[in-house]
Amino acid sequence: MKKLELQDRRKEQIMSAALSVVVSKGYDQSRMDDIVEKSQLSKGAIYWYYKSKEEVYLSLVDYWFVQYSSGVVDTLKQQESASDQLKALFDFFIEQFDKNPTTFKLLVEFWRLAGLNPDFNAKLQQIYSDFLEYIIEIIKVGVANGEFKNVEPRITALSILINIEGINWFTLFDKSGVEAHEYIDTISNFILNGLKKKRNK
Amino acid sequence: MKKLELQDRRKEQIMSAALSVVVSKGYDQSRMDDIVEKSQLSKGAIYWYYKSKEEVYLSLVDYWFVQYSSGVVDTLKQQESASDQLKALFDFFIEQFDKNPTTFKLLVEFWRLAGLNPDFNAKLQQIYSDFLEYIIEIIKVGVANGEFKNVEPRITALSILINIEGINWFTLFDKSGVEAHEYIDTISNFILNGLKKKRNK
DNA sequence: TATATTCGACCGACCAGTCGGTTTAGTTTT
DNA sequence: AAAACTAAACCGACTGGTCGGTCGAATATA
Repeated sequence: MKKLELQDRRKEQIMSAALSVVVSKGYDQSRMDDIVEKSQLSKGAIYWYYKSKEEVYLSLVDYWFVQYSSGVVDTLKQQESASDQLKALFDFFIEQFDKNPTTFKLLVEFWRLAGLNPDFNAKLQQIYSDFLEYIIEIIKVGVANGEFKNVEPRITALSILINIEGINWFTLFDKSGVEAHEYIDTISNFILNGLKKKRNK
Repeated sequence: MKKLELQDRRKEQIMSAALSVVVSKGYDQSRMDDIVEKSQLSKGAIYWYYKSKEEVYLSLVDYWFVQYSSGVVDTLKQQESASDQLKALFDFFIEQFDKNPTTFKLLVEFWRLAGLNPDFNAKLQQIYSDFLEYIIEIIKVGVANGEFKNVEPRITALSILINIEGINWFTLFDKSGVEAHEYIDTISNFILNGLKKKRNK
């Protein structure tokens, strides 16, 4: 269907424009006219596809999420053990960070909006709940097969989640003097060593 | 000096008003008229003390920082060992979170502004650099006196910093199903156990 | 002592610009 | 013919900042 293809291309144009605008100016300071300019479309076209500014940026959350995390699941499935899966998880996001730090920058903007606007809130809660459950499952498997100590899966998963999101700090706190890699190496070691059962010699 | 007292009281009025406004609406959506209303002062009074909206909120960073962290140093000085100091550090911020979660909510707003505005950026970089150096010193002491393994102080300190800031997530991600305390307990155990030298039996 | 003057602190109506969103009138694509 | 646009004028609610003016206490002057 040619029609749908075109519509998808238009939406892609708008989303990608909105993304670059919001990264450089933030939600409130981003203007619909900025999107018009970046997208090479007219204002009428934007409002043809989205009925308001809020709707544009609400859709952007989905767009961003797909770009940001499509592929995690496939990547992790290739791993055997639970601890390898967790390691792969850290690695996946570090790689994402290297490829495209701006995606991480949006995190702050989106969470801030979530704190202010119920629609954004619902969307983010959903995304992060799903993600958390996913990590919880990995940990449960690790605990069940004796790889991990008998930790509380939910808390541990949240610690991992928070530390992954911590990568985001490297887009902000540039005077830290530390590389994102070094940080992730260190913290993932702390966590994984804390999780794993000691081998009996 | 009566004069200075009055000025300080006015600034306090304005800062406290600005704080409550920015927490509920965010920087861009906060109106000078909101501050006027909350502070029980006039617009002229606000502009008598601060020359622009930006200046108000730039000053608010300092105001916030003092509220947020005055007392850490004193609290930590009461601790003997380096690991007790780190534990006290985690505890201090958990307590702050319990007392007043809104202070944490401002974090997101300020870091976002820092990513957008050089003046805010400079201010936050300074605050966090100082704080990081402070944690680094604690770790260096711990390493020097044999309490800790020979870790890289800067990276370790940043991990601690990021995890403390992670408390902030509990003001946002309310569907996590975890309490801030549980999280901090877990992650501080991971980190401290990873840091400490194993006792020889 | 009474009067005039100064000045920091403050008020609030108002203005100039901004920006989401609409509308209109026409064009191209399917 | 309907759908998918373009270009541009326009609306109107909103907002940061301004500015002429007020007020009371302190200070100087007569």
